Amino acid sequence: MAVGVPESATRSRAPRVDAIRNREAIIEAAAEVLAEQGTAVDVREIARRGGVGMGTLYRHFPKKEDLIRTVLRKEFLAWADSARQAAIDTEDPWLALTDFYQEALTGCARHRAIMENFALTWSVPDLEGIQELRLVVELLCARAAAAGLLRPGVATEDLLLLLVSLGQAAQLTDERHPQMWTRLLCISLDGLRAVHDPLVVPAAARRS
Amino acid sequence: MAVGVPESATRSRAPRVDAIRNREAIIEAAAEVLAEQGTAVDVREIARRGGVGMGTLYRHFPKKEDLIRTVLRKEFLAWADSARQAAIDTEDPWLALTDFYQEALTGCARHRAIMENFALTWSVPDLEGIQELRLVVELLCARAAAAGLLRPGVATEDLLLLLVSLGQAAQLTDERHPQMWTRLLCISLDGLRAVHDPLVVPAAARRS
Amino acid sequence: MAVGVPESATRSRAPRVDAIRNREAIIEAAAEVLAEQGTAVDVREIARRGGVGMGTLYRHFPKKEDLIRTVLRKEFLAWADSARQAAIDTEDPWLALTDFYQEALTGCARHRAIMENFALTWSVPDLEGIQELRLVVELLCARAAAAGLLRPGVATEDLLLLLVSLGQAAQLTDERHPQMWTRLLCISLDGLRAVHDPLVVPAAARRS
Amino acid sequence: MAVGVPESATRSRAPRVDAIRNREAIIEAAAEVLAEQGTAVDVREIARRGGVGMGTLYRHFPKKEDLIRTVLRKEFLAWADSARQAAIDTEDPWLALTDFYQEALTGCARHRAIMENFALTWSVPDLEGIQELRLVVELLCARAAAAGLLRPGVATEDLLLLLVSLGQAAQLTDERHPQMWTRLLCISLDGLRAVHDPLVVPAAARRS
DNA sequence: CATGAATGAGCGTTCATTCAT
DNA sequence: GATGAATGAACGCTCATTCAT
Repeated sequence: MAVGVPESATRSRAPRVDAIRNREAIIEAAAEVLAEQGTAVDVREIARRGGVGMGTLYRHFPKKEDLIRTVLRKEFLAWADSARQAAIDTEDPWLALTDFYQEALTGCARHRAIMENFALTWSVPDLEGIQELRLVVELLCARAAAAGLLRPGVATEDLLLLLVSLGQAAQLTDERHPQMWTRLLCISLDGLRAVHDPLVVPAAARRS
Repeated sequence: MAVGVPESATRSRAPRVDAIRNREAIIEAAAEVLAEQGTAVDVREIARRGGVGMGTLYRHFPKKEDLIRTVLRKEFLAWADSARQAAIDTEDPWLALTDFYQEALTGCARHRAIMENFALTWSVPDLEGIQELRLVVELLCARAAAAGLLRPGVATEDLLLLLVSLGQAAQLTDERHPQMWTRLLCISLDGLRAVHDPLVVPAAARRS
Repeated sequence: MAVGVPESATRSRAPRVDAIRNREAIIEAAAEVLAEQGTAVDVREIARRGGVGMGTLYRHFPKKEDLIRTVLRKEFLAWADSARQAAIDTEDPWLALTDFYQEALTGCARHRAIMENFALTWSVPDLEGIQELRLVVELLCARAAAAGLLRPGVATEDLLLLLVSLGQAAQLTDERHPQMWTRLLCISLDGLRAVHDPLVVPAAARRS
Repeated sequence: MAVGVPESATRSRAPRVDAIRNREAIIEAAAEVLAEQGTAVDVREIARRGGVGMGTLYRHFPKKEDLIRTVLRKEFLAWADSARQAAIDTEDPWLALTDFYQEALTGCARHRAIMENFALTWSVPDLEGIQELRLVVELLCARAAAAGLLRPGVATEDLLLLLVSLGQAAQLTDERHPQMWTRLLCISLDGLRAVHDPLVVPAAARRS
């Protein structure tokens, strides 16, 4: 296209540099605001914090929803990655599980939109990131079960729902009483241990 | 329209009859829609279902928030009352506790605004109703502890937060997989039993 | 509903008075602005000219489209009514036809949105008003044909399309050269007279 | 990329080659989309189809309006040229006139922006192309008049306005009922024939 | 005192135009 | 020069709240 510049193999040109900067500024700003206020934020607020105009934001993300999904996908993926790595690095299956919850909930605590989305879609994850996360939980579940540490009958689904559930607690308490959700986590994890009777169908729940 | 109160005898109070009826119609309508749609509901929808005009609604409740608080206060109170009665009627302290959760979560599952608000205010309950509910939980907690059934170190706060936390799970799963939250409840309750080590401060959480 | 006011048969209460005033102010303002600027107007401009807020406008007309249709329907109906009356009042079938065009085009000349809509929907009229208008043209057509004054082969469709076509001319010339479109009308009407050969299928058009 | 112009010999003009190519790509793309969508088209769409960036487009045409005018000027000129040639090639003055309309309207039918602009500016043609076209119509008018075929009193202005007017009809009907506008053309042309009384001033229009 | 119409700030989104690369 | 990313004023529309009747 260019007249004669021998720009060799650089197909996608240069100016992308600041476009990428902006794109990331937007994502970062969005991540912040979404963490603070959830998905109900005003798009203008994101643009403002990102230091860009509305047009720029909408160039990169044609719909508010696109931006949100992009941000959340990224965060879920990062979360899943670090969780997977941590799981691999931790030999003790039980410690791996508890560490996972500890870290995961610490993350949930500070991110409203993450929780909003996780809550809405955990059972039918439409974001790649959430699926990744699910795989990690599956891994942790399998390892703990194989080691005979996990209460029989407990499935990945249970662990995921527990995550969402405790995530709510983490979000509510982290700011003022950060130890509260840790106590709850402790209780739940103990309930997950193999010392208990196999987890049975709901009808028996009343008997505990 | 009027109920039959002799106009002359009550002079300045006569309209109250209607006012009260309206007030209650509003509250009832609000309870319905708040349960269905949460606090994001359009005020018009409430007025419509209550069969009153916007002006009437705003005369009774100058801010949307006021109405919501009034409704929730009432529902929390009713909840607390029935929970207290059930607690009293159940001799076995542990059964009382598990029944409480079972009932409470069933309620949470169907009431969006209750959960929204419970979540937001459980730690600094500004609603009389929540305080009442807290008292019930305190009672259940004390009875179970006195019977040596409750894990040492578990406090009312923990049980309340667990309620909010599982409430989230109940809300998310009740419609499609109603057994899911029951499983989680089962796990958590087992974690609360005295068979476990005393619940310790957060620092030790990592050890589980 | 009211407590005891014996408002007898007045079902719909009083306050409607100014609501109706507003509704009409909006319609009037919209008619003005639509005539001047066509359907591309900013809704805020209509609200401003009508002396009402956005909310009022949207209370009466939930979509911009609704307002436009209401205004146009009303104007087309008024147009059709006066045209029908004029047609009935004029004995000479040919004079009735020419008068109709004269009046109709005078109207078109000043109303951008009317023409926009007429142009878009004349062949599949979705507005009651346009259908009414069509009936009037049908009547005029039939009468002129019955009197042997109308060129054989000319149908209502032709007369309607001619109206849209000349409407465009009227709109373009009325302000600066108001006699221009009248000349065109004269030419077209003469082309419609029975003195000419029957109107034939398009293939012969080239022969004229 | 460069066509082969010796860089040294042309120094400051070399880039022109590309600039001109771009300019023409833009014009061609614009012609396409303007025909399809009219002047309401998004400038991005033009740049995209032309394979150039926005900056390039705006370097050549500082305002959207400038581009539109340039494109339309070109198309009107081409139209005028072919019309003039056809007029010259056709001996029979009346056939020349009818052929002109037939061709012209076929063109109008498919070109939204041409009509939009023609409509807006026919009376004060600010586009050279429209002036050219006017000359052709003048020629056709004069020849037909000289041959005694054209109704006395009909002027170039009338024929031009008729063109715009029927152009509207052509545009509206061409896609679904392509014979409709041809019928109208037939009627109008017959109205233009010398068999009728001289065309008189508007005041007499009512008499038809 | 009830009514429901009126208000207007604010939201998500688009697009002609400008400007850094 | 060419590129296409950036800008921001508008647009259609919503809804908590106020106010005339």
